[in-house]
Amino acid sequence: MARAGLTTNRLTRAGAELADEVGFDGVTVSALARRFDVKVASLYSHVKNSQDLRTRIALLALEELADRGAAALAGRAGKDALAAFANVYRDYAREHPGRYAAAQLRLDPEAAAASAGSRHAQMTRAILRGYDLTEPDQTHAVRLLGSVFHGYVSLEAGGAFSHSTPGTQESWERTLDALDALLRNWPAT
Amino acid sequence: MARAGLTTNRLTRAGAELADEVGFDGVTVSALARRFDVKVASLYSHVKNSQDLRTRIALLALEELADRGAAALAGRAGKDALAAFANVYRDYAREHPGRYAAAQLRLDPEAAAASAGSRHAQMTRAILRGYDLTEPDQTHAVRLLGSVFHGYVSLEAGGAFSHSTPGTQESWERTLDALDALLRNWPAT
DNA sequence: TAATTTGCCTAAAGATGTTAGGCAAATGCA
DNA sequence: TGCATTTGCCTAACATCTTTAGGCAAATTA
Repeated sequence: MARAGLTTNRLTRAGAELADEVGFDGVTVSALARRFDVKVASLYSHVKNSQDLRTRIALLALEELADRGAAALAGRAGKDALAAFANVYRDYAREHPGRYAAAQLRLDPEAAAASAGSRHAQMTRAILRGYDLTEPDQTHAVRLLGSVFHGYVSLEAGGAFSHSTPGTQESWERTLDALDALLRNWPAT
Repeated sequence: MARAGLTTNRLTRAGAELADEVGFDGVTVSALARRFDVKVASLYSHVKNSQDLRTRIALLALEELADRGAAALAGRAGKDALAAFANVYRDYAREHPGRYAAAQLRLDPEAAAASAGSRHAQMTRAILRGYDLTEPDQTHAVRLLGSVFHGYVSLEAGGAFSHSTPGTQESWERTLDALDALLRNWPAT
């Protein structure tokens, strides 16, 4: 009987594609086996269990997102950097809703520490070099930016903004303007 | 055989409690039946299916959140109103993580329109009456506030801020200060 | 080519979701 | 009060998904 050529990596990548097509909740060992035209039990040689598979997809998404963020930041500073980074975030979520949902998976502390999650925080800090913030305000600002990016993108994905005017693109741009203004005029304690 | 006294409402409320205990993903028709010491099929007289149950929990959470928000806003204006509303949001998410997760459930358009979701938008608009914003900036600001609240609360719940200093309470307070400053100095287009 | 490893398979069992149809308790009406 | 109807929970059955154990054949190594 011919072999299907399963691999942990191939399963993870296919799982990510599946997530984008049917949603992260639809990523199931069974569905993935179907996609490879293979019996379900066969996947268990390459992936510990369903949770393991989902965690791998989450880590993949975090890596991809961090890579794109790093590319966007290269050679940019100030508001230019802020906007480029933010757009990467939003575009990724729109292009890859399932992966983006996966990236929100709560990881156990060890996995979280080893993940690309900390690269994000580092990059956000790098953006703030273009503004005049010192600790602890810098950390507060990192958290605020993360909150806005994630919050906006996930509300938008959930359709929260879709039934009112003006369009979400306009609000997004004005939100970035507002963040830039805020970072330039960060209130004293 | 004695009857258990099942009701759509009782199931919904018990489902909300269950969500807070084991997470919204753990809310299952089976688990709920166990909690009432009743056979699974019995629930299907009161709830269409699993999705219906989850939707009802989501609507309950949205109502509760809106009620608390309205209570917090009564008699307040300006930054006071902003902070009170925001704190309600965050406190609710911390006290009721499962319900909060439920409130994030994507509803079909009809359900969404009938939900308390729009009350939130209205209340956020009310907060902005304490600041000097006109349309379309008011809508942009509503969306920004929603993004920050939801983003901060869900990142915090996911543990994103938990392994670094300063504490999340401090960042939260400074975030509210920053939002207040931003709304008072909203950048011109 | 023979020995070993590896990859996918069959089989089986447990959990959840869902539907159909039945019996008994609660309710309404003469 | 007695009977008819409705309602509430049940049993039975089936589909889907997860996971483990053990087997056979293909690929790899010697």
